[in-house]
Amino acid sequence: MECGDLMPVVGRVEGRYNPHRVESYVKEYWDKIALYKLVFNENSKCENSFLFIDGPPYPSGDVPHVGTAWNKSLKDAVLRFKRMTGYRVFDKPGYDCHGLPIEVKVEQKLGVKYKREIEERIGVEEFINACKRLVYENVNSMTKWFMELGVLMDWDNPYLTMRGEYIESGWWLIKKADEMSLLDNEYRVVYWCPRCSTTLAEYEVEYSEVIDPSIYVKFPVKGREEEYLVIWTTTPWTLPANTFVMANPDAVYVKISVDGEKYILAKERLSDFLSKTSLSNFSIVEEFSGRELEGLEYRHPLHDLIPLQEQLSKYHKVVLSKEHVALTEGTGLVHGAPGHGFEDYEVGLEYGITAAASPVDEEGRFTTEVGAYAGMHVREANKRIISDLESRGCLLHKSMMAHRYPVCWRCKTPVVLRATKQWVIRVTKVKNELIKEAGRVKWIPSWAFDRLLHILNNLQDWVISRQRYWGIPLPIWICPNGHRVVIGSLEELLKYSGRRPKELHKPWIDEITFKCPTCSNEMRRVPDVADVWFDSGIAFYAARGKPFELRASEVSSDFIVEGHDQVRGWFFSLLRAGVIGFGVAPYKCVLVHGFALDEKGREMHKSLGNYVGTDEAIERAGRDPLRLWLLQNTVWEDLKFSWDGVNEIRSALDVAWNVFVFASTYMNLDNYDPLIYPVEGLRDYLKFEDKWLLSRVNKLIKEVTNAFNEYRLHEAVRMLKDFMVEDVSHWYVRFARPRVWIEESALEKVAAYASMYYALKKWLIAIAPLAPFLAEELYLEFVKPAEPDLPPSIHLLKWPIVDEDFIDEGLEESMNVVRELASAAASARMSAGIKLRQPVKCLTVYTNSDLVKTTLTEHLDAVLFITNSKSLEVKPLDEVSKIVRYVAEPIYSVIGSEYRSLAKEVIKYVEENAESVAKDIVTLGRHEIEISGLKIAIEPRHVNVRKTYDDNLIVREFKHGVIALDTRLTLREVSEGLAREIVRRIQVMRKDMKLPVDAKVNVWIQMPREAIDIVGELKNYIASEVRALELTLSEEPPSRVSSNTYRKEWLIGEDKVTIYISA
RNA sequence: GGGCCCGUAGCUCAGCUUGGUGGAGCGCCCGGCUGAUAACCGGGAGGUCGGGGGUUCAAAUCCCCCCGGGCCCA
Repeated sequence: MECGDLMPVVGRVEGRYNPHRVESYVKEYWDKIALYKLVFNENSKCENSFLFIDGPPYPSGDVPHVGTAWNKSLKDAVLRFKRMTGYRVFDKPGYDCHGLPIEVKVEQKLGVKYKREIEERIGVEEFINACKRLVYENVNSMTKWFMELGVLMDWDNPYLTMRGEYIESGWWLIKKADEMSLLDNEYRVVYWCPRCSTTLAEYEVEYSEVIDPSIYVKFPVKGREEEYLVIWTTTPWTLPANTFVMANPDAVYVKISVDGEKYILAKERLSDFLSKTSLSNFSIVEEFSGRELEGLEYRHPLHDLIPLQEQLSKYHKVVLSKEHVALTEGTGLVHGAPGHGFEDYEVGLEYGITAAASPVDEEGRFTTEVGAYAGMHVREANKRIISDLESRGCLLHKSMMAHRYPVCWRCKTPVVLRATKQWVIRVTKVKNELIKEAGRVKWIPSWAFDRLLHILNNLQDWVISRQRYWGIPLPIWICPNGHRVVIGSLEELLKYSGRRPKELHKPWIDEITFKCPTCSNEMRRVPDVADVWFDSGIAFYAARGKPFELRASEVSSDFIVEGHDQVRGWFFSLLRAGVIGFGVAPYKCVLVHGFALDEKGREMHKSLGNYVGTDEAIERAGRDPLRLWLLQNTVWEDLKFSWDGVNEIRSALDVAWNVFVFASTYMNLDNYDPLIYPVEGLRDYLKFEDKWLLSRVNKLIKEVTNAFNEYRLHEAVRMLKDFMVEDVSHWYVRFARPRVWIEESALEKVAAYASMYYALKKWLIAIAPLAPFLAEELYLEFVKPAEPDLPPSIHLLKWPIVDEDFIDEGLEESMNVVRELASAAASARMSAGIKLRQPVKCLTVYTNSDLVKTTLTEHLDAVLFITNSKSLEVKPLDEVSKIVRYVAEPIYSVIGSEYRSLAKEVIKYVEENAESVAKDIVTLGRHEIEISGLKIAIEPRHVNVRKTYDDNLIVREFKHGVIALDTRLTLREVSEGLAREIVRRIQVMRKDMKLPVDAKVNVWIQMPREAIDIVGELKNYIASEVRALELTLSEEPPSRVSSNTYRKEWLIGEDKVTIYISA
């Protein structure tokens, strides 16, 4: 090859793969060239846009969980792929800044124990500032880790939900909801932590075992002597607020008579009730359906103790509810207190009962409304209530039971349910639209849609208010007359008030008051902030700027991806916000990913000691291995973290690296220039394995492209890994190795370089979105020096195109045949004890397969090479019968029991005539003999028939037939085998000496006369293989050994061989 | 208690959509190879395909029930 010094050549990759070295170098390099800016500029030119919205992580800590690393790696890989395929991507990352978790962290820092301390001791302003500081700290730290991970997004301009513009965008939607008459203020039953004095969102409640009273109470039926409704409850403290009793209209109820009293309860619950209360003397008086109980009036057993009951007595009737009266526990009659239960409240509404008595204060104490119990903590009041019931003869039974009950996630205090006034968006009014829009989205996997549909079918109104501080202040101003103004932007607020608040957060926003446009009284903002789910729900437009500038056709993002918990979380919030704000689903395609669990499949918790942070994972595994390992997991299934698993990927990358070292070493040595010798120009010189490699790599790119387009990233990773490890390293390199060792610049060698260069480059570009550091390093070291006109980063390249011309299915099938033959031959060699380095004379293939026959005709060289055989014969499959012999072995137990005294002779006969017996059994099914004058038939049950072959043959079956390896070696094969043994040892010595690969040496080989005679003819072969200028074979040691001579003794077979090498 | 997902070799997981003799990698044991070698090749051991029932000539695969883990909800 002619190559001047100035010609660009392929760069040289050296050493071992060290992820940390590669990654820190590449990270610095990206900083130096300002990669994001370059990518951004390149990307801005693209005509097609790809709108992606980052589901904002919650910055409650400073180091992301590995699950978050997975989440961001998925996003990064997709965005990088989209950029490479010519899309202008929207890649603004975000953080979900508001909410109780941040408040709680700040409370801890400031030593706040009760909510009211925030206003009384700390001051809201200071509190908000502390929240903001914490968020910035964590956001900065998390950003650093995402960048460490190589996530290429617009980190200089993330969207933060606490920014003024974002808050305004939230206001816009609330105003929009108001304009659509969806905004309302109503009683809602909420979880309330009496210790923290605050409402709790659903996700802030966890269920744990709590021991509570279990009581049966009788409610006297009005106007009927000694007749009672029997209810059961585990929360006696809710009885003071009892408003009605619920029955199931479809259940059968009974009236029973016990000791002169009559009790009404569900028939299905009767036996349980009787056994619990130990009542036995009873008779069923009447049986009727629940429906007939409707409207039946009763008296509250404690009405004289509780002033509130005065007001509630008008509601004391039986109401019906199919859904909320279960027949699996209790009595089938449920005490209803709308102020203490979601379901009770709902049922009440159905009957037009809007009263939601909830005589419990913020700290969980009874209010004065309940008279006798006022000031008592509700759970402590249980005892008093029970004893009062008992003294009135209204308690049928009491015991204690353990059950699962909601507790506060922070302090584990059992919560109470309180009715409070909350702001809601009546999304139930747009239920059909929500369902219709959700149905237009592509959900991957499809069960994500099923989950959402389940939620939508049981849709509740959206409670958006929280009685806290760190959140989007609700933009609702109210005057004493109850007139309401909902503000949609800062500008609008200025119009009303003429004042600009220092910030849109509490407390500053609350300073803004203005005259009511209707009655001119002063309007003040409601004190509430928005639930944090509202914040992230508007991200699809709020992250992008002013909502009123967006058209409905522009809001729907092309792609989002989050964990499966977000079906009810973010995906659902987004959908509600999308339909309210723009009448559309705010996304077109949703990918769901799994959870990162520990090795045993349990959730990771710092307290369990099984937690793995992104910092530790990067430290121990490296960024690319971590990313690839995360990404190879089936996207939508949970992932079990395993260091072994990460190491496995890491060693696959070792192999990839070694392939580049191998390829680059020889290409560099020969000054291979891919621009002068591209594979397209060498078509006539391509060998079978080259064409195969080119076919494989193009098919790989095709399949990886499809996988990316369908977001099956795990399949892309697995295919790319398998290609490099199985196809390139394990297979192609075996063929290429002797070719690159050729000294002269043969086009046959260049064809191998060109094929490898082509395949490695395509592979590198395709893995760039997945393993960006390694890809960049190898691009800079291997590709860029050869093609200096290429851009400074692999991440500025276009996605590889597929050369359909190179794809050749027939060729690939042929190579599969070669692989099968090689595997069978290797197995045969193994059992014959013939090393692969030792050539064999002849390999015979018995087959009827045209594919095999064609392969053996067209690609004989490849088969001979890979099996190290001197010749090959192909025969029809049935000719195997010529080499096969069958041997029968007697089965003692069967022959013994059948032939008794003759058995000994029969066995002896079979052993002596093993072959003829076997032959008859195989061909005729039986073998007849005569022993002691008796005719005896030996049948299959009497013997085992074993296949054997000629002693000189080792036979193996393979997919398309049988191969036979002739183990007899002639002098020619033996001498070649010996020569290769010697070559190998000299190569090892050269390597020990750390000689350059192309250094010339002088070699002296001292060995026995017979060995010299055997190998003598191949002296020149040995010399050329080991680059020896002089090569001497002798029985004697060299007369003079210089100081730079390396001497080593070897044992080859029986022969002692001493090799001297001087450089 | 409900909805959905997962359960296949010691470990990590393909295979299941569309039924047809259970696979890979890692680890382990034995042997080999060695100029990309902490790599690689061959062989071996290792399985009630979570359990039970059903459909079918035939079930890891389809259906039902149960058990265990996960997510979401009550």
